[in-house]
Order: sequence, then structure tokens, then C-alpha cells
Amino acid sequence: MKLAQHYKADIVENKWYKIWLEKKYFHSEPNEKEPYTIVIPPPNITGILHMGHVLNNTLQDILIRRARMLGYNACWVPGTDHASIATEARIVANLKSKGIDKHSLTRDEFMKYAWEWKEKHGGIILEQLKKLGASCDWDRTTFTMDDHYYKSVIHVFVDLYNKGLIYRSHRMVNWDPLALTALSDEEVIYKKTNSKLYYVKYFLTDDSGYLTIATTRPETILADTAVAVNPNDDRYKHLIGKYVYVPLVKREIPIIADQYVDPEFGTGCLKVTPAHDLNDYEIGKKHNLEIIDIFTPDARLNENAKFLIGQDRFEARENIIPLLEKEGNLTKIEDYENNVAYSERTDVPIEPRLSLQWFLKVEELSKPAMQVVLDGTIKFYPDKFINTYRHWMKNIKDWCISRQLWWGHRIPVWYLPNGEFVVAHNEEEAYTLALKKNPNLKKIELHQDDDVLDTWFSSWIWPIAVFNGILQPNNEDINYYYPTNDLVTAPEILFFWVARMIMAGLEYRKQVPFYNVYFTGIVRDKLGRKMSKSLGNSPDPLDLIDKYGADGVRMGMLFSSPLGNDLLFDEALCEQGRNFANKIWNALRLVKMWKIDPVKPTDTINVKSISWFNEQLKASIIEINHYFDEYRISDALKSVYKTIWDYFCSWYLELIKPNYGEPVDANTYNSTINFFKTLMQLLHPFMPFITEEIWHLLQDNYNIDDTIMLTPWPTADSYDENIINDINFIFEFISTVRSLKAQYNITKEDIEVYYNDTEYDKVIKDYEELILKMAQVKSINKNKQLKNTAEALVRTITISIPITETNIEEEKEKILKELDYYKGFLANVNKKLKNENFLKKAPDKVIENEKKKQQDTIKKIESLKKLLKKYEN
RNA sequence: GGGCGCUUAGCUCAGCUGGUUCAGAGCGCCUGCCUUACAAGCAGGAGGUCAAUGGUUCGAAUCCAUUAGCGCCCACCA
Repeated sequence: MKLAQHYKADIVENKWYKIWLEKKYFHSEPNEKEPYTIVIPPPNITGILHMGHVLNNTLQDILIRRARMLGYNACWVPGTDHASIATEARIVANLKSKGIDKHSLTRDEFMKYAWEWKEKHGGIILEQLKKLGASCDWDRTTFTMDDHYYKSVIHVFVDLYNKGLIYRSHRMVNWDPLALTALSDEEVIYKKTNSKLYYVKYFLTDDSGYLTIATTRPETILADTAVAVNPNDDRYKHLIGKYVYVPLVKREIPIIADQYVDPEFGTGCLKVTPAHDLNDYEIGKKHNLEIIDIFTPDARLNENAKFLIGQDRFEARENIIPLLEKEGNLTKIEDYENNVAYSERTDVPIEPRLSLQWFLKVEELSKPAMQVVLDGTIKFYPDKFINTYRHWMKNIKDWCISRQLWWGHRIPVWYLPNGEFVVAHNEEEAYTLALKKNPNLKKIELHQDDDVLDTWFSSWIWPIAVFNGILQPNNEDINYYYPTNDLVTAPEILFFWVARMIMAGLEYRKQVPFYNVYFTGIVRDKLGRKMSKSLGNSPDPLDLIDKYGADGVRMGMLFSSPLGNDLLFDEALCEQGRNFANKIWNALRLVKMWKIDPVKPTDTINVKSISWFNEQLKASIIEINHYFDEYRISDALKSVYKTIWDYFCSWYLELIKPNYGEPVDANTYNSTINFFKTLMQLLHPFMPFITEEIWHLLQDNYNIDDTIMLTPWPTADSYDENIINDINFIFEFISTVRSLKAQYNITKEDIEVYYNDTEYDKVIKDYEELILKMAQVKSINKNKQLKNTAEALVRTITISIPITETNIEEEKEKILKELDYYKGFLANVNKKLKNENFLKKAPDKVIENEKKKQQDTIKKIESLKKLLKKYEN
């Protein structure tokens, strides 16, 4: 068989993914085996694959593939989220580009268009995940607006309403004046903004003077209904209970006292605008103030403002200034930096707005959800997020779940003409319920709530609803796959999603939704900037896959991502991944190139090499499994990488490789093939494609009905430390000889090496042939002094090789430097050993070790001194 | 303002409840090699007062305190 010099990823990857799908290796059905389940964090239906997805899904694929090899019935459920605000925004924009205004359509027309759009553009991301090698059970692909899922969401709303946990209320909400919808607190981002602080006079109605108030939003003056001061503020105490005129509109409003006012800020006087500020609203409620709303839903001034009617809030802010100036109300304007709330979706400043919304009471739901994390039922990796979680859960507020959109799950509430309402699973049921309130009601008089539910109100039941466990709480799937095992997600959505899934899981299954949560970091570019479209610093994962192969990209991503930390992504790491694939490929080429001689005995070098690598492999397996147990995936990969590249390729293969043209004995060949196979198994979760290909090429027959992904994961209990220690010494010995040769430019192989110590006699004799082969020298001898030698230390022994000329000064300098170091080292050890407290208190083991250090160092110093003497003569 | 975390080589990070000659790895950098698996490679090399100060201890990169710098989360002061 002829193998190409370079590994060709694209051909191999396309071939295998197709076969895997055909063979349904990813598909799972409940059986007698133990399940291992992961549900994907559903990406937005409109989304396309970005580097964050690559990281997140590579990790999930690694976990699920290893679980599959460990013998679990592994099931990774994929799917997408309808993402109401984001998707509706895109659909509206798309309509607009065709000259269609959303509001010119009926709800049904709009939804029809939206579904068409979804069928056409949705789900691209799932196809992209296949390129990455994701081993999802595609037969279980779920969309949050699939029929059964939709009904599940509605069921949950009705159920929670009937339990008294959902209520409708006037509340100050975060209003997005562009999207024309309320947002949850989590969808608001605060940005430091340069703005101005305006100082405005409010004249007392009794003509006894004025108060000055500092505000960043002068346009809301028109909606003021009080002025507040701190009750303990001596400057203003005497004014409490008096009245002032609101500038321009000349409305009389009271001066009230409230602890909320900070006497230190601004002038110590606060204008109270209950309709347009959350805190003012609270104050207003307390003091029973009038609420005057001066904004339209898209944040223009309405008739209530009396001035600047029809102007946008920012226009009005500018235009009210000259008016105030003219009336003599404005005293000064200062530059000021403050935090302004922006909509995460549309990036416009939020307008606090009073409106009727639906809320979920979360206090009762959050208590058990906090408990399961604190008591370790659910583990967070890394665990630092437990604190963040606890802090948030303690201060959790009711969840505003209604959104003024059409794309999503329509709130299952029907209103009667008189304003009463019923909550039901569907219109029929609603009508039946409504008839009880009004027996003469006609069906057409019922009107369903126009709003939809927050997207997270559907995704919080994801781990249950993908198995249809809400509508059919006892079906086989949900009973088998739930609770799931791992969740891999970003810390940004710890509250949006993770916390809420825990609440829903406990409420609807009485069980946590997952046992382990792995938090990934943010993918940044190599300069540390967050990857974003606007910066243009985010590579397209598909381009990277074309260039380096999916295996290479997976490697590159994983190589730089320690658990829970942000990762600085550098394309060079994908290159490193591709190079690794090529390295493995060439190791295969080497092995496949050999001719096998079935009667040839195994020579000493190979016997020893095989016995060493056998132990080394066990040691590596133990380490790799240990890292997996701690979810240190990147460390596990590094360990596999080192085992393959350093131990297997650089040492083992070089040791056993026959001279050109010579055959290899059957024992060596078989051992090597078996080692190679085990290494491919260890690497498979990380690089699924190349490992599958090589697994097949290592077999006697290339049989595509076979697969590496269902072979048992390698395990080991213990390894022989002595063999590994001996070999490590031998490798050091070899490296030192190579180093000496490199230093003195010796390329010959016929030189002799000398060493001067008896302690390592046995090891050196045992592994003599290995040294000769790898260090490329003729012989190793003891205690012979030559005239011209170059020398170096390996642990406590001195080795020397003959050279033709020596730069004596340079050598002396080197030795003196080393001597200095070891003298200092010895002094430290001596000091310790003379310290009575140390001898009394330190454990015996430590003392013994110090003594050994002492002896070794004395030995080394003697050797160095001898050498020095030689040079001085 | 409240909470959490970080600071170890040029870069990214390991280093578990103090004690293995403990100061490490990968990348980058430098030197020499196109050696019949691989130049997408091989061999060798240089680089660090473990942020600063003080304390605990026989012993501190590791534990404690303070300081400086950085990051994240929460709250949102008009």
C-alpha cells in the first residue's frame, strides 16, 4: 500500500462522517446499559457557527465520545432555539428590505412568513456542526417551537399559573423602544456613557426662593410629580411639605422627604418622575404620587408632556434646554459620566416604562435550586462559579416573562370583553372556562393575549422537553435519559439559563437536570480582544476546517483552553493540530513500510523498549483518565499529545526502528501495532477522524463495518515505576551525550563515552545498546582518563567524550559557574541538616532525602573539582 | 458601592491539603541538520528574586495579612 507523505484531512473527514451517519453510530435508544446524556445548548436558529460554538461543541463531543467508549449508552441531543427577539428582529429587517412593514401584516401573515424564513435559513448551524465531527444523535434534533415543545411550554405556563406562581402586574419594566418590547433584567447591559448633568431651578410656590436639582434627563422634568430631599438634610428640612412649580409646565408638586436621597450627590435634591425611573417609581408608590407618563412606546413625547410633543427623547433633551434657559430655570451644565442601560438586542438605551406584564414568582423555585448546587448534587467546573451562583440566587427577583413580539410561544391567556381573563391550554378550553364567567359569551369575543413568552421560558425546560417529559412525564425516554450528565456552557448564561433549568428540573422532575456543569471561557483573539463581527477578528470556523481539517481545528481550540478560563485563540494552534495529525500519519507510514520476518528473534533493544513503553503507556493512561475525571480536558489532551509525540515517536519508534532495508521481527511489529491502536483510542475523542482512519489502516483488513468509536476505552491500574525511572535516567544520559556532541560539532559515530561512577553501573549496562543506538556512539566505558575530553554531568556522574581541541578558558568558566551553584546548594542543605529543629520536627523521609542530597552534591562537587584541576594543569 | 478571582520564562498557562535536586510545559526565539516515516520534521540551547512588603514555620511559588496592578459578576446614585 502506498501512503501519501502528507495527511489529507478533507477526504478522510468527509468519508468517515458519512459512514458514521449511515451506520447510525450516534443514535441512541434506551437499553439495558447505563445512559450518558448531554443536551446541546441550543444555538439560535438564525445563528451561524462561530468560534465559541467550536469550543463548546468540541468539548461536548469529547465527553460524549469518551463516554461511548467507556461503554455507556451515550446520547447527545442536538437542537435549536427560536430566540424570539433576535429572530424576529432579523425577520422584520428582512421584510423591511422588501418594503414590507411588520405592522401592515396580520399576526397570521407575519407568522407564515416567519416560518417560511425559518425553513429556509434556519438550522444551517447544525449542518456546520457535522463538519466539526459532532457525534449528535441527529434523529433527536429538537426545535423549541416544534409542536410537542410548544405545547410543553404552554403546559408549564398554565401549570405555574394554576399553582399561583404566575401573575400579571403593572411594573416598571426595561422597555426597548426600538424593538417595542419589555426585556428582562438580564437582557440589559450597562455602559459607561459621557453625558451632562443639568442644574435646574424649581421655584417655591410661596415665592420664598427655589431649589436646584441636578439631572441627566431634563426632558423628564415634564413628568415630575415631586421633589425629594433627605429627611436629615439640615439644608432642606424646613422646606419639607412646601410646594414648588415644575419648570415650564408650572405644575405644583410637593417637596417630600425620603431616605433614598443621597445628600452628597448633586445638590441633595431629587426630582421624582415615577413614570420614567425605577427608583422614582418606588418612591412614588410609597408617597402615593401621581404618575404622569409622557412617552409613547417608541420613546417620543406625548400630549401629557405639553411641550415638545412628538419629539424623540434625545431631541427633546436638547430642545428643552433653551426653553429652560429662557424661563430662567437653568443654572449650569456639567460634563458627567454615568451608567446608561442599553438593550442587549438592539443596542438602544432602555426606557424604564410602566406597563402590564406577566411575571413568574421565583423565590420558592430558587431555594431548592440553590441548595442542589451548594450541597454538591450539581458540580460546577470550575467551582468558583458556585459563589456567583449563590449570590445571584439570594438576590433573585421575579422574572418578567412576557415579550411584546409575535415570534414565539403566545401567552395562553384569553381576555373577556369585560377585562376578565382565563388561562388555558388552548382556545377550546379557554372558551369552556370563559363560559363559566359569562354564559352568554361568544367565542369570537374572546381575545388571546398578543404577547409571547421570553425565550428563556422555553429553554429552561430544554433537558426535559427534548425527551417530551413535560407532556408525558412517564415516557421511556425521559425516565431513561434524565437527569443528563454534563452541561457545557458559557458563564454568561449562568443566570439566564443554567439556574432556570435547575429550577424547572426540580419543579417538574423532582430531580436536577444535570450533574456536572462545565463552564467554558470566552474565545478571544491573540491580543486578548473578544471575538466579534464588528472587530472582524473572528475567523470563520469553516475556513479553518478547510485549511487544517476538523481534527486540527479541534486540537487548536482545545490546546489553548484551560478549564473555565478565557482562551486566546491563535490560528497557529490549528496549524500545530494539523502538524500533529501529520506526525501521526507518518508514524503510520513508518510502521506500514516495515517488512515482517516471522522467524527473526526480538533483539535486546526492542525487548527493553517494548517493556518500557508498555509501562509508560499505562502511566499515561492513568494520568489521562485522572484529568478527565477532573474535567481538565485540555490537560488530558496535552498528556495524549506528549505520549504520542515524545514517548512513542521520538523515543519508542526511534529505538525499535530497524535499519534501512532490514525486516522487523513479528513480536516487535505486533507490540507496536497494539501500542499504536491504544494511542489512537486515547486520541479518538479529541481527533475523531484521523484516529478512525488510522485504526482501520492498522488492521489487517480495512473493514468499514468496524469502528474505533465503539472500542473499549483504555484503562490501567498501576505501572512499574522502576522501569520508568531507569529509562528516564538513560534518556538523560543519551541527551547529555547528544548535547556534548552538538556542542563540539561531533558528527562521527565511532567515538567512545566514559563515565566515572559505580552507582549507575547496572542501569547503564542493562541499557547499553539503547544508549549506543540513540546517542550514536561506539562504546561506553568506565573510568578511563583521556587527554582531551569534553565532560558533562548526568545526575551525579560525569561523562566524557574525546575531542580534538578544547577551549580551556571556556570550559573552566563553565565549571566554575556550576561549582558555585552546587556549593551554594550544599551550604543550604548543610544548614538544614545542622538545624536541630529541622532534625526534630521534619519527617524522617524528608531528612533522609536531605542527606541523600548532601551526598550527591558532595560527589558532584568533587567531580567538578577534579575536572577543574585537569584544566588548570 | 458589594462580592469573587487573578499576578510564575517574551506569550499562554501547569505546579493538589507547605518537604521528590522544584522552579516546569507548550508556543515563540537562537544554533546545527533536507539523517530513506515526517522540514507540517530532527537534535541541541538560552530565558524567571514565582507582583511587592511583612508574618507563621525547621522549611513558603504553595498558608496568613497588607499594598499595587488586572479581570469578572452583582447593584445602578438622580
